[in-house]
Amino acid sequence: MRAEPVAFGVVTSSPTAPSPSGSASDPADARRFRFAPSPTGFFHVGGARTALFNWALARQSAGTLVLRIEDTDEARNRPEWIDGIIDALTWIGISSDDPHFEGPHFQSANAGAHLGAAQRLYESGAAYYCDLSPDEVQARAKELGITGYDGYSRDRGLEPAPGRVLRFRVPDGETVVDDAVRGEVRFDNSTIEDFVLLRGNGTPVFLLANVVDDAEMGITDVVRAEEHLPNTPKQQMLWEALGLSTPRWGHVPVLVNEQRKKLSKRRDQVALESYRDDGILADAMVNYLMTLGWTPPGAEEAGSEIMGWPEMEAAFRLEDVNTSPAFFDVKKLVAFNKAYIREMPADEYLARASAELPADWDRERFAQIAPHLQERLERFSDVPESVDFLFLPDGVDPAIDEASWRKATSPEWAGPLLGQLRETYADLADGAWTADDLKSTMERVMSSYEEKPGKELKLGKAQAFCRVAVTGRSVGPPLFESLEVLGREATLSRIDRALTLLDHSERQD
RNA sequence: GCCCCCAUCGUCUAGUGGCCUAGGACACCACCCUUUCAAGGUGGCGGCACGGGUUCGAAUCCCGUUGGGGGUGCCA
Repeated sequence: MRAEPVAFGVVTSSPTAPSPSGSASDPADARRFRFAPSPTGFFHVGGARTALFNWALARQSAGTLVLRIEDTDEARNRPEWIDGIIDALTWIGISSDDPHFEGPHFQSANAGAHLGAAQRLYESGAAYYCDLSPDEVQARAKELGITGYDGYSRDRGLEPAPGRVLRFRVPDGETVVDDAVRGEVRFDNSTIEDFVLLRGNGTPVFLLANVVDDAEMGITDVVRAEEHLPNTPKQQMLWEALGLSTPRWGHVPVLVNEQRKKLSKRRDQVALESYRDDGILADAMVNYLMTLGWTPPGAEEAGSEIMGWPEMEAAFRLEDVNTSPAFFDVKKLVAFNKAYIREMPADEYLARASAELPADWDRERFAQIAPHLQERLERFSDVPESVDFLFLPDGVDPAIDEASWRKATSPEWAGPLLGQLRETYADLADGAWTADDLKSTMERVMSSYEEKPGKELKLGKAQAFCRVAVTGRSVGPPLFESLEVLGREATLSRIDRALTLLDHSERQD
């Protein structure tokens, strides 16, 4: 049946369904999955989820995930894109070095087999040639009041010739697709036109190439996105016409945007690489992607969906995948990412965070403040802006956020308190410029103020103006730790600037 | 148009006829804690699209309607 025996991978089984008996370690149970992206300039997050599902299933059965590049459309694909696909897969933990991984294989390299299969189909009468051009097909359809191709050349006995397409003779009856995710899906064959197998220039189309490759590679399970479901009866008929038993199908729901439309390159952030560049952790992305359409068992009892890959890999079942489209929610992704950042070992976190810094920023200085950033960080790309006030050139003051300034300076005591704090800080011994001392000094100073008559002033309010004066903002890392890192000189000069500014604005009022 | 799929809080989901007064997570709100923010704690808001069946009993099964999505290429 196959042009060449299967000679790659750890599996020696035929493309027919494996025996249902045997233990998990029995090679007969090892199943072969495939991931077949079309080469584009980026790696789609939806594709990443599909790949992950396949990966979990392949490893569960001690089987294989085959990467196949669908590059038959020569007009649009570039060799360098392949590296991007491999990199992206590696990033989400699907490493090409893993024994369960195989590939990449190139569909274009198998053109001979595609043609051979087409020839067999033609010889057996399962396919026939047709000389109608696309325009002619359309004109006929219009004339007949139907859509698509009407089978015009079915019995004309045309020989192969340039410009003629090979079409599949769709048999009467019904095609039932047995899908692991959604059960039986029935298609009336009369609604399926005699589709093209070979183009007028003799090249095979995706439908044929896909089936031939899957068969040759011994693929036992085809798990892909729902958009392929309408193709499936056609492919199933092809498997059958070729005398092969069909693989186990599984169509997982598509990922959609807030408009409930399939994620599109134009409108949505769909490139996996872009999330990586934004400082989303691979583990967080993997975890989040897996929860789209599937809930790890035990998540409810644990009160958390945060779960490591090994656990998810072991628990994943296609039968449990939801059937409706899932919205790719960046907010939830970021929440997962935050949780993962928080859990990182300190040294690993520091290395990753430091990588985000501009080249001329002092790494040692950053290391002092970094621990205070860890549990606040949403994504690593936010690192520089969170601590930029510590890395300004000498004499340059941070830009002051208007709203923060207004709020911090509104109490009458704000100016006087900061003025007194400035003098006290100036007198602090060199060895006392530490977060603890800076804090207790503040507490001493503020004790002679009241928030309102009769109402005690709390540290949270008292520190507000100082924070804005020194960092320019009302939010950020803990204040006294920041001051310690900043140093006395810069702290005092920034406070002086703020006091001057306040003086000016008050005189204008 | 035709074919196919889908329908539980804003979002992701649990739920496979009685355990459902529908559970969890993210988001949001409030309070507590607190050195701002974050984290943590407590609480709150919020959903079975609609209409018919079947059944003693329906979020769960069936039919229909409505709504959404996918496909309908000599793209993949």
